[in-house]
Amino acid sequence: MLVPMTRPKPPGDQLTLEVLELLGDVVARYYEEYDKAAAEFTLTGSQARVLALLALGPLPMRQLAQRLKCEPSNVTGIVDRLTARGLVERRADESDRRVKLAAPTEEGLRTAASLRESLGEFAREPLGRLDEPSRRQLRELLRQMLA
Amino acid sequence: MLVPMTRPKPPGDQLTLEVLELLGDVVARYYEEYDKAAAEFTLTGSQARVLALLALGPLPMRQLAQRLKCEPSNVTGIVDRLTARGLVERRADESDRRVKLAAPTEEGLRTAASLRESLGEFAREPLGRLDEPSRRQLRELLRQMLA
DNA sequence: TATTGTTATACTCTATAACTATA
DNA sequence: TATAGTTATAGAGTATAACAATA
Repeated sequence: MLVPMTRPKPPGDQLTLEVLELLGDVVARYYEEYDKAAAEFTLTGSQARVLALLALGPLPMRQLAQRLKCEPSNVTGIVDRLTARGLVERRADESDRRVKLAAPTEEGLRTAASLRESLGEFAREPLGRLDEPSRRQLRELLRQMLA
Repeated sequence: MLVPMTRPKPPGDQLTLEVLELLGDVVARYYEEYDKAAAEFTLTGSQARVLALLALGPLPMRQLAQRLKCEPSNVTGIVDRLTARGLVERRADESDRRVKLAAPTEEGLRTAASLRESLGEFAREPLGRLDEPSRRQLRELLRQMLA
């Protein structure tokens, strides 16, 4: 499931509808390219996402779950599958022996890098067509939306 | 799996990172509120999405699949579950007897409306904090991103 | 022959609850 | 007692392939 931003009945004016449509398009295009690249490596979206997160540094299982916004029990399975393929490994945490750190293997790091390379233009560089002033403008508008 | 917009290694500048982070926040907040409202009706996100789509008008199973960007075989199951709960029904298509139209029941329409009502402020009105000139600006920037 | 929808199958993701090992 | 992670279980979404009915 994934992407299409289903909108609740919004105020019916054309401008608002168009903006919401465009926001949905941005998200859809991003996920589409991302999942397509993941599939080339026989990875699911979740697996690719975990690998990308771990490529930035090892994380305790619990924190991984928080990042993914799911229950910790699910992370066990995802990391299991990545481990079975030699892309991720579990390490002990020195300071707290209850904790297990998920960390990418060498091959995991290479795969993460390859996956990034094989991303379509948009997913690799979503703001590529905006110059700096436009990016500032966009930042301001998004901040306002969430305010 | 859902929401957190995992970014590929982007150009490292702070501004770009912030904008991507904000885009991820917008999407996450939207889905969070949407799924929460769906859960109040014991509906999954996909089921709620289908119900919302059908509330706008009946659709052939095939078109429903295209909207959801998944295989038609999956739609069978989703519509089955909504049908089992009396929210959706299948109708024959007059012009082509191969086609089955998925359509909301009376109760389905009521549920769709209630769900919309129970959405959080942001999901119900994502652009609520932007005035018209800001919406135009945002539309222009998003168009440029996708160009 | 091609298309629509379904069925059958298998895998992944998901949450809940119970379990273990540490703290 | 409380916390980190796992296991067990069950439900839902997903794709692929094969099938029936209709075009």
